[in-house]
Amino acid sequence: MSGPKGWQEVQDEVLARIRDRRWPPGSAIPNEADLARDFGVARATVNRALQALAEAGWLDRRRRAGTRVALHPVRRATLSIPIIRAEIEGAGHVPGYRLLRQEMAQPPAPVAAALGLTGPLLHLSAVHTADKRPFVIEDRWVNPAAAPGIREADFAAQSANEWLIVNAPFSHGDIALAAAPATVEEAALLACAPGAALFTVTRTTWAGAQPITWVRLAYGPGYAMKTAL
Amino acid sequence: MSGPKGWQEVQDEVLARIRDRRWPPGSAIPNEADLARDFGVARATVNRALQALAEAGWLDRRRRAGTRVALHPVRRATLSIPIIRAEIEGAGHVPGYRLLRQEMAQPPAPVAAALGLTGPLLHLSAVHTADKRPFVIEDRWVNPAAAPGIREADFAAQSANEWLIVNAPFSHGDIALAAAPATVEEAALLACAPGAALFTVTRTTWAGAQPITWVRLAYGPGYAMKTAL
DNA sequence: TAGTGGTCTAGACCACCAA
DNA sequence: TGGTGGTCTAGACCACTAC
Repeated sequence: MSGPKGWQEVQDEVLARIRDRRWPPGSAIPNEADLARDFGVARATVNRALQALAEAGWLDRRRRAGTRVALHPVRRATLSIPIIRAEIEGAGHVPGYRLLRQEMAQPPAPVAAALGLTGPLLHLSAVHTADKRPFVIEDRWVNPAAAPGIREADFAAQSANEWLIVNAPFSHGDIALAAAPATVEEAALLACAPGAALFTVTRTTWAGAQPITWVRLAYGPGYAMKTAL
Repeated sequence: MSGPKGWQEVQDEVLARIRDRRWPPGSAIPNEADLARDFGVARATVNRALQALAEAGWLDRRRRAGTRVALHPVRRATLSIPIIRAEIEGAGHVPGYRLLRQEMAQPPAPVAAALGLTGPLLHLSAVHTADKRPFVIEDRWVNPAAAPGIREADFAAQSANEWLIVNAPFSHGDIALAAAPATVEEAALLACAPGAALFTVTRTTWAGAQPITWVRLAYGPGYAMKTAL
């Protein structure tokens, strides 16, 4: 009767009991002290395992109320948000980059609203290529006040994507994934038909309370963002 | 000089030092024992904080080599994969559901390949509605061997989505997010124009080595999957 | 081989909150 | 108010790996 030894093994054992319904959804499981005794490990080890399972959505834990198996195991998928160049290289292609626009301009209303700013912003557009073929369009508005030195930066060589990661790290942001028809301009840049279904990623990022940038990435037809569950 | 007290405070302090470049990207930070002394906490507390930061992508940790600030803070976004009905309710709408198809059939080659199965599978199609308006099309193939009882299940009332969550939990899977033009059939079901850009989610799930189901969700125009960074 | 992070232990105290 | 999870501590041993 050798029980689990480390917290990973405790986690595996608990997960097994959830999966095979010995601990069905909604039921309470023994408290940490009892589990520790049953498994022959310290309570801290059980705690570590159960916290990890709670973070992964398998368990609901509340002081005094105890630990219960989650009713609807809410599965989460984690998307990594890589640098575009790294994403292209990771797929085994040769990354390229072409700057289309770099100028101060008045942002359209939705962008201004998302950032909560009214004045003119730095507008950047670029196409990233994979093996010389268009891969994704980057349309970006940057708050110059949040990115000192950006007006002197040369975006013909380095993409704004990379410049900002190094020079203006963000603390938080939001992201929206959607599908949109290609505009005439986008179709020309991506070598596809106008109206073609494009996968889009729209991000807004802040450093504390200060908005940094709004960016919309429009990927060429056939692109899919993949991850594990 | 009261330093951080708990592991969350230690984490905040370390994050602050990374953000303001006292510990720039790529640099090594002091080892756990030293930090514990500086902060006036136990080494386990520092360990807890640094592990959390490493999991979030801020730090790279290796035995013997020490802890370094990540060169490119790979940001991750976690998408929750809710039950469709819960997603609609969460948005403040009244969920509805209409079954279109429920029959054994031979899956198309891509589906058979994704699941690694050759025989006939249970094919289910349905439309989920929000406030009576079409919201998403669910096109699903289920391996009956992995879902005992599914042939007797009544999917006119309960969606396959929910039946499977309760009756055939999966251990792992993969997911792909993409954009696709609406087929004529999809356009009719979603009340949009053929060729309209649809946001699609394609999932394949397994229980151990046994494939359970392949499902493709095609969301109506205007849908966006949102999350925080 | 020595230094680092990874983990476990036994004990303790505290915050929370259902009963 | 008592039981639960959340956390901290001091110490210890181990696994890994750069040197």
